[in-house]
Amino acid sequence: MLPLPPATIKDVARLAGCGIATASRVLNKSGPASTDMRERVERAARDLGFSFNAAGRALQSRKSMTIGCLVPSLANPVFAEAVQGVQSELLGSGYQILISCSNYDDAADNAAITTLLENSVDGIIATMVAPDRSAALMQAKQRGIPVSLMFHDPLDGMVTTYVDNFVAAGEVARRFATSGHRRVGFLALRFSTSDRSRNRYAGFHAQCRARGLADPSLIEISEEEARYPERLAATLARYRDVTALFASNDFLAIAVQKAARHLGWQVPQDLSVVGFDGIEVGRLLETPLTTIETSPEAMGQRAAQSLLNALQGLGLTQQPPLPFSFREGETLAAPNPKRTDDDRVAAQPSSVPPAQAPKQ
Amino acid sequence: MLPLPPATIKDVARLAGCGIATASRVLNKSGPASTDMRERVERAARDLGFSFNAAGRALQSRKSMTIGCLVPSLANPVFAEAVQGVQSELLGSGYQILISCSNYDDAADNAAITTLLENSVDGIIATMVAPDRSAALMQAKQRGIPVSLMFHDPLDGMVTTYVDNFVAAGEVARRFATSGHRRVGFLALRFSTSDRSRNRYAGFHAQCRARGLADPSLIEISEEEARYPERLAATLARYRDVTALFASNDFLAIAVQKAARHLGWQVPQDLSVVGFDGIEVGRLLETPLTTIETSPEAMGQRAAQSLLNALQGLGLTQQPPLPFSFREGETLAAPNPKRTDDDRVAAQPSSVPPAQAPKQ
DNA sequence: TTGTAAGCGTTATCAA
DNA sequence: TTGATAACGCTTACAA
Repeated sequence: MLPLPPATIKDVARLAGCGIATASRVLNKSGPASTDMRERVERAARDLGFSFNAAGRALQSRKSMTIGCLVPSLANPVFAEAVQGVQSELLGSGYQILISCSNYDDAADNAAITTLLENSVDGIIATMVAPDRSAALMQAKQRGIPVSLMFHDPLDGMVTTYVDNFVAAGEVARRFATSGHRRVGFLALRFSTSDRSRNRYAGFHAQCRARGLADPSLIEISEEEARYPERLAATLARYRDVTALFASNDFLAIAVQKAARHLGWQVPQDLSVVGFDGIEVGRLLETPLTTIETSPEAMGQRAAQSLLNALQGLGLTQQPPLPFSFREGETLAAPNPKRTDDDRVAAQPSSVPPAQAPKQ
Repeated sequence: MLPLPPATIKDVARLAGCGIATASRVLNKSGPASTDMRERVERAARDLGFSFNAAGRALQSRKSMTIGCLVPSLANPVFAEAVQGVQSELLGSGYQILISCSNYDDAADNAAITTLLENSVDGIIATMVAPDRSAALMQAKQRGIPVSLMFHDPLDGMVTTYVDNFVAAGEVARRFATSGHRRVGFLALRFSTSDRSRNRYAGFHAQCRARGLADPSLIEISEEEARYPERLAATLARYRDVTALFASNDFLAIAVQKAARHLGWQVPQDLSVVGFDGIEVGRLLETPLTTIETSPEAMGQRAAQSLLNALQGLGLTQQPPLPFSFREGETLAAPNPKRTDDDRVAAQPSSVPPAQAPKQ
């Protein structure tokens, strides 16, 4: 009952009564072989339950048949779905996925790429804090290892799969404007570590200007605020002139709804909220979320396709951005002219500590 | 500018002016070396930007320093978070994660394990349709490769990290009973491919009996119904005597709330709903979800710890189940005695096709 | 304390 | 059509 070692190609050759080169040729269909020989080898392989040893192959062929996939976190469904897309696209290609998460940390990002490189991945799919500043990523490119980014807007010398965050965010500004909002805000978590957020803000800002809206308030919140709606409520209370809020992702947008309720504000009557991503649960809310709908899974699939092409020597070329759509939902409406700021403040429950009450 | 090949230990030895064995000993701190030699080798390694080649090492040491992780899908946040937990626990251990998804398919499950085995993973962490029926998993165990399951209740000869689904589900029945419900139901998606669902139903069923409730209705729905609340509403309408529903996961529970709204039913007044998992977004709902709260991330961490222990020769031993807690939420209340079944039917919007209207 | 050499499983070269 | 044999990068006896 001792765990006997897996059969090697040598064992197959011995059983088939031939040299290992012949066995290799047959098993790989990489060279000539007589019908008789072919049968004997295949039979032997089957009988021994033979399968190639990946390490031996990798050593000789200098291909690990492994691709590295780095994302900020799998706890964020957007990235998890993207990885799922990568996985589904790579299925059957013979490539395996080595996964890694950085927790939105710049240094960890770079270290993770280094680790992937040490494991001699044949290609890399990544979403990072700052791909353009990662020395390890540069090294990868220098070694000729194809790199395919996900979610990042185009970056000098890098191929990426993305939705046009600037344009999509501009669309939100347009909707806000046509709904009659004049004073709007942009809510972000981890603004500094996410070029997506920054580009969304830029596009939103630009389009606000173009439409004659006031420059949007940039509200950057902490993990803490994102997690506890009461904390977020206290922050929101400081922006009571804002009638419409664009959250940099759906989860945040849902948290905003909760916080608004906490303040006694009605969504969308007292505050319009629009998210980004289009996560499924947004549809199921009592007030379905208005949002920019994207497909993270398609993002992963496309990134994987690109990489697969590159791995086949077809060259890695930048594709146009993936489409997005504006999901109507029910959290965007015209600002309520009857409600004054004072009304909203008056409705604020006393459970919010005075120290965090409206300042302006 | 040609992608020059990474330095090997041979290069290091040459530059340091020593034999490769010496270089290996120094770099691995695996044997004696004079201070002088040590410095020369380390310097050479640094200058060359040397790092070990994983394939060479794997081939020689017969350890790939890779662990395989198989889950049904990363599109399900519960599994994604678990993998995140595995990842975080394995960080710094030197082990890399090879990931694989089966899409809840039995055959794919087995094939995935086979692939992991071919990539000679040193250990396996998995959640499968039927671990006890997977020939490939048996093979892994025979080869002496440690296997650590996640989410599965204890299974003959397998070590698993889990929450006691039977007990947790029983707790839901208990709460239903003390709230005064007599006629309850269990809603599941993929009942046949999930032992978790089945065990939850079993525990729920057993405790319903113990409390003198009617045997719960088992409502197994399709992907289609789970995705479209109107479809789910039509199904729910057939169970109007049921006053409380236990959904086998939170996402389903949220869909039920949507469907109930579609039927004009109030949650929890007309229908109580309890979920399972404790996903974050449940707290943010307008009516926060009552649910069994678990920690998928902790699940992944514990499973990884177990495996790491086994990999260090400390033996793989079954641990007690992870704790769960009952999250109060606001979707469970006493059945409304004033509302009759007829009231609820009357409230049903005409948008539900007559063919799918209540049967009983 | 150091170096030589064998071998891990595979593929590719080159004769036969 | 076949089969020795030499790498691939590494670790580890075993000698020196």
